Amino acid sequence: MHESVMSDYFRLFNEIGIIEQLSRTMLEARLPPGFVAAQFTVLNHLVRVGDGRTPLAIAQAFQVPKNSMTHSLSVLEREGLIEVRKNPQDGRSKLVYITDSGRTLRQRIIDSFAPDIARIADGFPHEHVVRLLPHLEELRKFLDADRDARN
Amino acid sequence: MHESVMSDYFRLFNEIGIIEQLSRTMLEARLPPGFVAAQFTVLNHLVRVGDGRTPLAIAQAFQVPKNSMTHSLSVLEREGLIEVRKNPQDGRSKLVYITDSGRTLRQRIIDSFAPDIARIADGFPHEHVVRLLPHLEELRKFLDADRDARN
DNA sequence: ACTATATAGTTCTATACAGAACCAAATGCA
DNA sequence: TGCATTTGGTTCTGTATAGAACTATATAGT
Repeated sequence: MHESVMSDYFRLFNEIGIIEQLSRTMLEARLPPGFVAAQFTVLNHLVRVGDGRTPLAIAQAFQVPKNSMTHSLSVLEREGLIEVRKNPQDGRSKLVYITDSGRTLRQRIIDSFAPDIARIADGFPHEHVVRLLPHLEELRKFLDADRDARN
Repeated sequence: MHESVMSDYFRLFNEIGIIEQLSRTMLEARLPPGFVAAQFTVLNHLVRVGDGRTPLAIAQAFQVPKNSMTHSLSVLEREGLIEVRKNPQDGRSKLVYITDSGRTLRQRIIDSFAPDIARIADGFPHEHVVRLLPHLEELRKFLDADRDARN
């Protein structure tokens, strides 16, 4: 493996890390005080892919440790944005539902984020995003699979 | 702005967030216990772009808050991996230098990471990386500039 | 059925992270 | 020169995050 090839992969992950940092900061600037990106993304996930999922499934969707997800969910529950019920199919497990107030807040946040997206779309057009997405998805899926293979 | 366009940007940042999470976890598995990705990336940065930089410059390179950088640097200094000297040009400021032991550790980590990269390169070939990098760089630079414009 | 193992989630703990307020040196400007 | 503002960095504080160990339920193998 050539040094320069290695360093391209490092640069790739480095760029991704910086973009993650920047986009997270931008998002958090629009969130209610004390609210953090991870909590919003969970809320968003529940709307996009549907609720009634287990905490573990959600943790896996974002590839975060399950104890981190326990924490995020407990915050969302404390704020009345989700409901956590026991899973009738499995006594070990729970199911997560978004509440009306969670749904409303999510929509409010998305609306308030629109101007930011509009500005980004000016400098980084939608076609670019469309071209980028499949490749990133491919990379993500591969890393996912590779991780599973390792564990 | 159409709902679907918005949601593509959300998906973009979401994919990036997951990849960041996965690559960070993978990297941290190779780091000495207690060592965290942020600390390695600083070490790596000092070698790649050269040391003798100010903490603020480094914070800006990664777009993290300067107090976060203060923390990372203090850990690296405590471990003897960097040296922080006062800047003779500016009494407010400091300059960060990597030590021999920091350089050595960084190389050790990179070497130990090689098999992971090799595996990734199998599933996600180098050409893909080369094609992706300029677009990500463009996005990162735009977000950078936009952020500065906002502040 | 009985034991071993795997799975879902929580708790405990230590560290990272980031906002806010702060201090000190530097710069701008009257 | 003197005062206001800006800049570089740290401190203080509260929250997020994640490893490790734990509990409880479920599943597999015999």
